[in-house]
Amino acid sequence: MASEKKQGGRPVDAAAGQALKLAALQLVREKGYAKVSIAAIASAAGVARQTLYNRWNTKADLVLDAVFEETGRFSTQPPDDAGMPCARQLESFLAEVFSHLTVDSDPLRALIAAAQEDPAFQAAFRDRFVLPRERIVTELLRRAQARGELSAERDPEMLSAFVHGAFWYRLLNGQPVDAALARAIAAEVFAG
Amino acid sequence: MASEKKQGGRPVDAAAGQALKLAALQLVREKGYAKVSIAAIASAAGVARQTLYNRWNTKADLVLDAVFEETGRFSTQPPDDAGMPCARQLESFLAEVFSHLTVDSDPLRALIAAAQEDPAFQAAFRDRFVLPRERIVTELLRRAQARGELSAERDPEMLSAFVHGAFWYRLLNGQPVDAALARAIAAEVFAG
Amino acid sequence: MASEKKQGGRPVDAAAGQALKLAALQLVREKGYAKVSIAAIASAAGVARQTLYNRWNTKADLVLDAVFEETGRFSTQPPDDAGMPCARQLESFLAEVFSHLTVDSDPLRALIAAAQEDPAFQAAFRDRFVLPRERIVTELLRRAQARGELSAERDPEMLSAFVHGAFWYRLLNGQPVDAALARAIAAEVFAG
Amino acid sequence: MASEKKQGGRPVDAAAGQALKLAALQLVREKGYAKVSIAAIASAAGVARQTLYNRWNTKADLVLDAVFEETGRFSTQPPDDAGMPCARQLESFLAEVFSHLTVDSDPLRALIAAAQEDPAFQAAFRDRFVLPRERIVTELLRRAQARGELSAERDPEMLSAFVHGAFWYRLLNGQPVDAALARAIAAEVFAG
DNA sequence: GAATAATCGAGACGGTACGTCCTGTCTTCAA
DNA sequence: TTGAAGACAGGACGTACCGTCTCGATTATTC
Repeated sequence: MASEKKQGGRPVDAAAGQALKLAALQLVREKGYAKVSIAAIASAAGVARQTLYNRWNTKADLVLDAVFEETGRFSTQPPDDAGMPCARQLESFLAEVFSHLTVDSDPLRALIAAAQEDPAFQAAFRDRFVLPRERIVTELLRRAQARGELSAERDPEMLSAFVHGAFWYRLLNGQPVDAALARAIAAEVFAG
Repeated sequence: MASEKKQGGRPVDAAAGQALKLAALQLVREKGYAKVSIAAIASAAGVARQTLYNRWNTKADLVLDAVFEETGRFSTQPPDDAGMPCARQLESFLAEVFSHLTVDSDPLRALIAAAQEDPAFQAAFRDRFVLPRERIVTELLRRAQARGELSAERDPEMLSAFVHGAFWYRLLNGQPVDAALARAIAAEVFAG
Repeated sequence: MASEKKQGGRPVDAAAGQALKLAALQLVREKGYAKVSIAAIASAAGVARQTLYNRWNTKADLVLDAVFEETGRFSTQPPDDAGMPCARQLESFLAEVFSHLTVDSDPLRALIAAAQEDPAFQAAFRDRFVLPRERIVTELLRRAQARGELSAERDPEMLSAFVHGAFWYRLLNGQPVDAALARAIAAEVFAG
Repeated sequence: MASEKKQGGRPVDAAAGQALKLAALQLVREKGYAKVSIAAIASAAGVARQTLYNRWNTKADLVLDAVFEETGRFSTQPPDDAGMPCARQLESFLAEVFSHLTVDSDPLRALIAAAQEDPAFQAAFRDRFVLPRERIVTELLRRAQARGELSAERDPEMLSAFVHGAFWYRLLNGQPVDAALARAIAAEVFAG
């Protein structure tokens, strides 16, 4: 129930797509999202500009893919449930997420910005980045409630919005997003 | 020893600046920030493009001014300290801030986005919009602690980041930012 | 020493070539030579683009073939020598040539234009279209000299250039090329 | 009833237009009309691409102007009426026109070709190049009739079409257009 | 009957050019 | 000196073709 289509035509060159993602990521890290043109990415990838348009509609779509190529595997698995207290689990989850931002904070900020002027991209970004992380925290907080580490009266969804909101708020305001912040957030959530 | 310069030449036309702010605000509300060009704003204001550049460096600067022309007077005064419980004060403050967004949520989102690719504008935006509101909430929470309505162990600054973060998070993710959210935020903050 | 090669492989599909010529002619008549792309012709013919390239190198080559598919049989046989005076023979020959242009004047003008930027095509066009018609007129004028209907001092080749030149000149300048022109040309040639 | 407009704005930079015409002419002579892109002309002129579009709509319009910049002054004045016989006058007029083609035959052929796919350009080309030369020859032939050097029964307009037609016909067929042709045409016209 | 070989439909690919749009600077005239 | 008007350099954008290429499927001839 899967493969969909395969009728004819020259097969898509996976290497070209890969090269584009790599070039995009590297250029964006190097010069900043806004200063990299579509043409520059294609050129750096040694690929025709149209080939880029064949796969992605916008620079944002490409960069979203490119960033996930690297970071997609991480941070989307709920942290280990083992004996560690939930507050500690939350802190280490946040610390790991934040650690990726040492190199990709500009792309991430740019993606959030790009989402503000393109609802389709906003939806894609939400599905692939926002919601998974939101759910992890929500689940973690529910487990904490089940284990009695968090008051049953708290609202896990609102708290999750607090957690990610604080993260976004610092990020988008140019303030540090680091291990210290992870600790402070976790502490405050469980301080209630 | 104040007015600096006044030697001659045609006086600056205050009406031109006003027309620009008005045109900017209207166009941005109508078509969305990204789809309005500087030239379009100047043209709609019946003003030369250079006249705009004489007053603002970027579209973001202009729109920031234009938005504040309308909303600047509101929401920056700490809510009334009167007998009302602090949770209620927080809720009503947030509700008022959110109520302006029925018409200006797109400009606000666009300004946050614009701040991501222009540090100078980010600083201006932070000074004029972000920090004042952040301080109001921080102060309010401190008062709540003083009045015993909030545990002294909580961190008002982190909580303020939670509050505004939740606001930004919902706003930038295309989710409703309304009175219900104001109530939920206030409730959760004081639930601890 | 003739048939060249015949070892194997799928035979060329004659129907495909035919479909291409038909589609080319129809599209060119409909939308004008310049507004028809190679891809559009192949697509209209229900044929792969490469199949077109297998047979013709350029759009001009294809259209040349396509136009001749229809009109090639006509106008290349010297007019009947019978009792008719040569002036009359010339007029009726030209009238017949011109009559085809009611539907194909745009393709013909486009082919002349195409020949200006492709020497190889210019040669092909010259061999298949220009020279045959030039020879017919030259021969006709020689016969007229032999029959005393045209002064022996005239130069048949120059006169033939006058005749076809006047035709091209009107055609390429957007002026009518019709029976009236045929009559006027023939009259002037024999007026000397 | 004259100056039209002059209200404000930066004046058009005449040097830019001049540089564009020069670059266009040189590049076209060097590489051929079809192989020169609009961008290449602008770049060679050291001018922004948009500046070119501000003045001309198409490459053909620009090249038409550029060619006339050089040749417009010549060949549009009727040849001297002095004692010279009209046949001689015609020959020398044609010889002069043809002499310009040693360097500009490709541009001229390209302009004729371009006229085939753009009625507006065809009209401009006709007004500025075709008709003036056609009239010169027509007038010259009328004078010849008045002076009894050409039979009053000949049709000067048809003969003029013969003359220019022969010229175009040779030119567009890649055959030499030189002094010998000028002589042959003049001789044949007056041979009648 | 299997191997070989050319063609076909389909469509991706590297390239080139196009015309449009926008930005920030400049140059003029008029107030 | 400011403002209105608008030209200019520069550069990105998305689109349209072109001619080539790479597939799998098809259809002949040759072994």
